[in-house]
Amino acid sequence: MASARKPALKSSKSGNREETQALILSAAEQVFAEFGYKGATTGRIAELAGVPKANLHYYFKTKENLYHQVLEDIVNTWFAAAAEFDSIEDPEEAISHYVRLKLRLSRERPLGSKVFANEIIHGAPNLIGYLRTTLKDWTDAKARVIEQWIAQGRIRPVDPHHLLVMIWATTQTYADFGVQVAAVLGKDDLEDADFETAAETLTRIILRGLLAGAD
Amino acid sequence: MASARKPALKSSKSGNREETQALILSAAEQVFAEFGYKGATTGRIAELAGVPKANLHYYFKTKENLYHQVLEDIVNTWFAAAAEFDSIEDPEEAISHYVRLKLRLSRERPLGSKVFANEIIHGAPNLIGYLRTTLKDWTDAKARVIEQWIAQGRIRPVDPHHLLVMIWATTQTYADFGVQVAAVLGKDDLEDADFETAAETLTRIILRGLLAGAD
DNA sequence: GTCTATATGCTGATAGAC
DNA sequence: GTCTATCAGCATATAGAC
Repeated sequence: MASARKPALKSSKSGNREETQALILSAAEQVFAEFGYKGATTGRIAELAGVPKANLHYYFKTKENLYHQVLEDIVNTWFAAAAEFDSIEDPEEAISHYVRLKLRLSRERPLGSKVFANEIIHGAPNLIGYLRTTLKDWTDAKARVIEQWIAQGRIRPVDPHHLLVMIWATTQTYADFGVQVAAVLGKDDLEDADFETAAETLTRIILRGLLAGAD
Repeated sequence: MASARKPALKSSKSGNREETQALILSAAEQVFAEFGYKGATTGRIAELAGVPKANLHYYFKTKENLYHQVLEDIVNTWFAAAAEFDSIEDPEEAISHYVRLKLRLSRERPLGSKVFANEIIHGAPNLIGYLRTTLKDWTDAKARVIEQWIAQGRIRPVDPHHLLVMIWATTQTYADFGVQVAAVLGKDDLEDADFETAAETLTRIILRGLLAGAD
């Protein structure tokens, strides 16, 4: 989105720039997730990325810029994934697929989910525009599909927006609140089997709660 | 839990100590919720409470102490409320009651919920012991009740722990992620009517998803 | 492009007068 | 008990040698 880079034909010696940037971004996601925006220090991010602190500022100028980049990466990932939800016609299949997709993202990118959650909890100062435009439009489009299903008698009447909120909350909680879930399950960390049980429990309850004919 | 105070018979002139402490605690909850632990400054908390910063340190000694107090208050409030869930025999009534109770807490004390959420997201460094003991015990006890309901054929078989996680996630999201929910609903803030719709949507889906006989 | 050394500003905490 | 003035430490960001 920002400046157009040079033709990139230098290619002389050391580890290239994109690699270093990716390394810093990954470290930043981890540190922001663990300590929050203010609690994260550029020193710790640089250390984790294995670069001197001055390099981090050379590549990203400010801590705030770096944070924006991390947020943008996460939002893009989620949005790309959400596109998959569009194409499915059958409500049972669509919802089941979406729940499992979101759970997989919670499993595979919990750090990104935590950075996002942190931003929202603190009032979304950097994402409020995105929430009110892109996300709202996507949600409204999905809500219309759900309303069609209801009108066709394929699922019971429920508020479509709150149904979507429900799916977000129940799936993301396995990333954001993973420590708490693990604790009440009596484990140190969540494993693949726990995510499978979660998927089955969630789809079972939500689908049985929605489908008109039952079973 | 800490030290026993003096007999409190001074009662001479200015605004008394408990009042000031409560003022600081309330301000702290708000600032910690909005900015996180590190992002919150004692200066801002003191300003919001209307006391000089030195007074804050006189009453609570350190920022960390103050944070612990805020966390303890929240946990106590939630735990006291959770006791209500115990006594109800009928699964439909018990779950419906618990969902509405949790939603009411999200409505009435969103700031406390946010401080708690923040703590968990960052790995629960100050609450991990509580999660693994008190909360786990409470959850296991509830899970046993749910398993009885299943054994008696009163609700369909689901994983009791994941069901409880589901209820926590879906109700607390209206506090922690209130900004996001409001945004996709096209409003600036959530109102009583939104919480009522949430309660109906959640109980409808969860109860229909659980009850054996349907309808 | 990379890195060491440093400047500048802010925050938690306290000293000490009232 | 209350508050002003201040200190010590730390974090962001940059200057400037390599």
